[in-house]
Amino acid sequence: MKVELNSDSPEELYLQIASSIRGTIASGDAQPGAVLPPAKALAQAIGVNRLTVLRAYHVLRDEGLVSLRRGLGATVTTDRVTSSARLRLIVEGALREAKRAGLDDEQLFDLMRSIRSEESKGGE
Amino acid sequence: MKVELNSDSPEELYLQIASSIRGTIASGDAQPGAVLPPAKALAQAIGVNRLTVLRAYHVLRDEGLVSLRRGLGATVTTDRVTSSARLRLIVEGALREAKRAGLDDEQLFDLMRSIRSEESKGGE
DNA sequence: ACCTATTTGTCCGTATGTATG
DNA sequence: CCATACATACGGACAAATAGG
Repeated sequence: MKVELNSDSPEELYLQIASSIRGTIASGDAQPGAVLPPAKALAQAIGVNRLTVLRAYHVLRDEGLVSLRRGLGATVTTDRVTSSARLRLIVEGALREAKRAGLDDEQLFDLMRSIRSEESKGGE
Repeated sequence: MKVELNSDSPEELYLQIASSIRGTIASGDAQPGAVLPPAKALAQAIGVNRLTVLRAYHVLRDEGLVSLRRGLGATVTTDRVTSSARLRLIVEGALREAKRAGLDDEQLFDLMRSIRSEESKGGE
């Protein structure tokens, strides 16, 4: 579970963590059913408090992307959400992220267009 | 952190404080990553209100010299990075996810537009 | 059934910057 | 420039749920 924090960014730590994991899910690196690291372990790995990681997990749980259970840990939701619904959750999260990052919606669209053109060049 | 104030100067207090700290950074006395004193402590040390020190910190933050974080304090910025990398990762992932879900890129754009219009209706 | 370990859930207090007057 | 209320982050402590010895 790769989570990178930007200490210079004004974005809150727990939102940075949530965004990073959301990206991991969006990229397919963490597929439905995948087990996320315990809050304590991830917190130590990235140098934050356990509650800060837990708070990030709660954000993703409220978005429907992650399931939390005592004694079991955090997992990426599976059958609770259809794949199209999951995509919508991810896109909504990205839009929120863009807004917080100060990006206009149009700028986000431009970013997507540029990525799309790069991928079509690369072949994929 | 040595900060000297001149009460007779017409320059505002918070600008005097900012200039002093800027000099500390410029001289290398406070290197990137260095932790600046909490506003409360510095304020007591030099005999001004806590918010006056914070205003000075804000000036330096706007200049890109200082990073401020709630609950953690003020530090000298390490690297001025374009931190849209994480957002880009999310968008790339959303595009891949859309492909898996059988959506065309255009359909994904439409989805984003519909979400955007819903949010603008909802009133944020 | 018991105990231990793990992990999330929740609360307290403390420290810090943020936002609104 | 100051006062007040608020949100984030940390640290500690303990409860609750789960799994395994």
